[in-house]
Amino acid sequence: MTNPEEEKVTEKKSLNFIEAKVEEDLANGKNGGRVQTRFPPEPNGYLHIGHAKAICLDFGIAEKYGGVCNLRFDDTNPTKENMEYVDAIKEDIQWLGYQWGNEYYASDYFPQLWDFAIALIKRGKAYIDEQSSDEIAAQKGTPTQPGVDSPFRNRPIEESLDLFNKMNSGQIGEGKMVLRAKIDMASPNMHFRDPIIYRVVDTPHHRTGTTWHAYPMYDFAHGQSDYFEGVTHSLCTLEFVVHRPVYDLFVDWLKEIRGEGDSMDDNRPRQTEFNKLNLNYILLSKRNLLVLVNEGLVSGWDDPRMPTICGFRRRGYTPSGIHKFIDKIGYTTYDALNDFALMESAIREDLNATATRVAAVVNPVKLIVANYPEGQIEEMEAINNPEDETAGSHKIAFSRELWMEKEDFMEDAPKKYFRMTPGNEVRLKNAYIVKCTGCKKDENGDVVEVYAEYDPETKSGMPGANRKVKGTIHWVSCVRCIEAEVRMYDRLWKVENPRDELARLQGEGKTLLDAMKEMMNPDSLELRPVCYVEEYLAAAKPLDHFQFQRIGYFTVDKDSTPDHLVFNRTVALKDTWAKAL
RNA sequence: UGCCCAAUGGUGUAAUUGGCAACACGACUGACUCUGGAUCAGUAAAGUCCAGGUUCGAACCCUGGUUGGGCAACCA
Repeated sequence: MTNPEEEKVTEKKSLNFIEAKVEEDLANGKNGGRVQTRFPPEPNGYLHIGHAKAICLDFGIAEKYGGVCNLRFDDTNPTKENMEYVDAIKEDIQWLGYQWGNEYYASDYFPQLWDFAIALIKRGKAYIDEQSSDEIAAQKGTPTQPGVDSPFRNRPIEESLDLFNKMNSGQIGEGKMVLRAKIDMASPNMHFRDPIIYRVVDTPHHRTGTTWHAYPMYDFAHGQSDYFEGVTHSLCTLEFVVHRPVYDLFVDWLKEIRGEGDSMDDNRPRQTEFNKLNLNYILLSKRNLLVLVNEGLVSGWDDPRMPTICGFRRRGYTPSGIHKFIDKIGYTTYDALNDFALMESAIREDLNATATRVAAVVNPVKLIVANYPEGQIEEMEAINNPEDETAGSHKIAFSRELWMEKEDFMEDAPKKYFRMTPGNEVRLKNAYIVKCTGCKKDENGDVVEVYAEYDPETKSGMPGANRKVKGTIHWVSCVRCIEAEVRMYDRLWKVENPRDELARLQGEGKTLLDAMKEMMNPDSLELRPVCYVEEYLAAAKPLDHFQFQRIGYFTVDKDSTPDHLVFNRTVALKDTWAKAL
């Protein structure tokens, strides 16, 4: 018997506006009660966290309502696209945990789109314009001023037909002529002012080679592709709102020409727009990310500071952490700027539940337990994850000489400092309680060794260990540890809103590159070439996740080898002590 | 001098569709802790952009404004 109160709580969670719309469409029997979505990336770059938001929606809606989500590459511009991107996109979607139904390409529809264009020309709804792009732009008017008709607008149909064929045969140079839909040059919607629907591109296409020279534009490909595939809900971001009337018009024309219904029936895809992701301290524009990579400001698309899916993966972010984040921010029609702290909290929440706890010293100083027998080694038990009893434990070696963090010793400590300071007792995690007796400094006054004495009765697990001490610090054995490189990553940009700041700096006359250099956080990467980690990590493989106790979450980098371990900091632990300072 | 869209604590998202403005992140207390993490308990923080209107009742509907975003690529 379930408690009715409990049931109420579980069904409480509200639908986002898109889910509500889908349910309404379903209730009204639209598209025969079917739900089909698509994720339509252009293969011209790597996917970033903004795409992850779209992916979660496209695949999530299909999953929730028993439909399918297909992957469709919107590959209508061969000058920017290639197969490297196609493969990377597929890898990233799968890593996020989704599997598409079919793999489609807009380029597969070039023949149907061509036929559609021919049909429009024959009906006097499209014409070849031979003006330059400047002339066309000038005639288009502005948002506040109507456009004027092209002198070619009413040329004979036969002429347009002939020239359209020539456009596609390689006889017409790029930019010499275009095919335009004849709609309304005075429309308040700029996209209705006789939009260009085909242009000449001589760059070979990554899939169709040199078969075509005339390529459809986005507006002439997207809605039609959706229609060919049977998409019911075409979800995209808010900047496409103004394209929706064009989308609908072309689908209407297509249906009519093919004799497959009219604008009034329900057998058609519908576009719905949601807010795209904006995150503070993050820059998502593909163009800008490309500059970062090409100019060597980062190590590549998968640099752990990049907001790309592959960058986040290498940084140590997890698919489930990303899902938690996407769930938290939601889908609306408000252009929000999300706080990156929400992203980090989602990642911490996920990693806290799953990451194995280990000891690692990232800023080492030697700790000598003076009264511990020289040469003696003890195997201590270390719990793998206090949040998960089934995670078990592993062994960690204890010895007379240990590595500890420099920050965990202070000669003159403030009152609330619960770590190593002369005369103070501290617990060495999983081992003994020790009392700090002093330190040794070099000629510069820097601490080079810390001294302590242990209480043999206080070994973890023994009755004497129950004594209360305020602080616990981590350590690794000098004789039984592994040297490792640790890369401490932080935010790439020092400004909260890099997009606006970039525009501002460029407005001052700075080049894009200079503006970027000025905005970059000099501490975005701090290399710690010599750190010490416990031996347990010898077997760690790339993308394994760990919590370095008291420091943060780390993953093994792809550069890591058994002889030279490399760890990336995913995100630091919350540090209320640092805040108190 | 256009068209379209939006506006709810610091941030984001809700509000049974016209009925006590709630949740998360963040912040701050305190408890607990062999991680200054986690966990637990609690506090502060919006009266819903503004002005009118409809209504017994408005965050929600209407009118007018304000502010912000989008639209003038042979990009998607």
